[in-house]
Amino acid sequence: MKAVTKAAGAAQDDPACSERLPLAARNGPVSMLVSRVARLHRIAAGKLLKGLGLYPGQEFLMMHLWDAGPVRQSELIKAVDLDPSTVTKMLQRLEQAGHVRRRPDPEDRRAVLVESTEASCGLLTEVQRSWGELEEQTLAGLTPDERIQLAHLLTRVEANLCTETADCPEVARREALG
Amino acid sequence: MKAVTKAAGAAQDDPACSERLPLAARNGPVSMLVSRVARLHRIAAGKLLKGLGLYPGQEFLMMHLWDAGPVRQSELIKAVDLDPSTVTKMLQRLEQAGHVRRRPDPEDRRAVLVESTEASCGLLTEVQRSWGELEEQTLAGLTPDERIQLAHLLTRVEANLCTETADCPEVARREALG
DNA sequence: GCGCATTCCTTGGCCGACCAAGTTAATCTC
DNA sequence: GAGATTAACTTGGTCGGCCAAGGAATGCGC
Repeated sequence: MKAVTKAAGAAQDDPACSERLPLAARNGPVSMLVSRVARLHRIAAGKLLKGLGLYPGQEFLMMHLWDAGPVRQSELIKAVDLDPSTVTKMLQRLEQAGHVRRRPDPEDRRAVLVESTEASCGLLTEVQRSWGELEEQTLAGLTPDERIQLAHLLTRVEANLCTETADCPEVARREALG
Repeated sequence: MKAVTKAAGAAQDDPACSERLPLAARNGPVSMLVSRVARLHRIAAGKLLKGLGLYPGQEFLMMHLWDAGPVRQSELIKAVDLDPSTVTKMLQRLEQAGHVRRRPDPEDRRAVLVESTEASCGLLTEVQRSWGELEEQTLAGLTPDERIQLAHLLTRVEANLCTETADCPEVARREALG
């Protein structure tokens, strides 16, 4: 049922016709595909972001700050789910670049509040634009249906990888409901 | 034709129901998904590989060496499509770890030949196993049909990102034929 | 043969990401 | 309230990546 095997011609038995795949990766053609797509996607994002004075990865931090306003660093860390030390260093650089401001939390002298600067508000719209451009570049030639399919499949893959990593609040919650 | 909209219930108009997505990423829900899946997949791979004494990324280098035997470093660089300096440093560490041997090419005194050591042959089977495990973990719960679908969609996405990056020989060739 | 461009690799620097260990402040316990 | 525990960063180190710049050998033009 709902067989969509994309006509015939290139599809073999295993997913992702294993055309000249390393022997050691024959057991995981889709994983190979995921790795390559991941790298290309990150590179593409990096290129778009470089023009805006952002390094790849910093976008996610800024996105959360734009959404949430002034926020405890600890909460930011939970939100982006990165190592605390990683966030510390990224924030130091973002602060030096003028995209972010940090000040001690008056209510808890160990904590620090982080917020995006007014100067970075221009960045928001540009990041928004770049992100849309990246999306179209990624999905070019795919029909709306195929895009939805892809999104669904990736969501399930994400859930799979999350439950194993056991470290992904949003997906865990999503799982519990489904 | 071939509408597979996965019944109804959760799907909205845009791909990847934009549940609590950062405002700045509303234009690119699938890109967001790709980023997250990429990170989780890399983490999962890293965990499996750590037990084998490999750092994430080194697998691809080793895979090519296992396949191709002694090889010029320049060819290895082309094969994995990484920065030459990255490969140099990775090889220095892999050599120090005993996974790889390097010697000057007698036919070209600037070049260096690289090969996997005999000791690393045990690694091959373990990497193969880990890679299969990762694949199953990634694709758990997906039917064979869905796996094929996903593989096809990712292949097209890869092609999209490649042509823009203009730096992906295999896909370029694949494109020319299709 | 000589000079110049090309190829091949290395070094240094930077950033994202991790881990391990440490510091300071809040909190919990008795 | 003193002492132990926990929470919130920070620092230092390591790796995978990139870029820029450099040194060394090869190849080409003439």
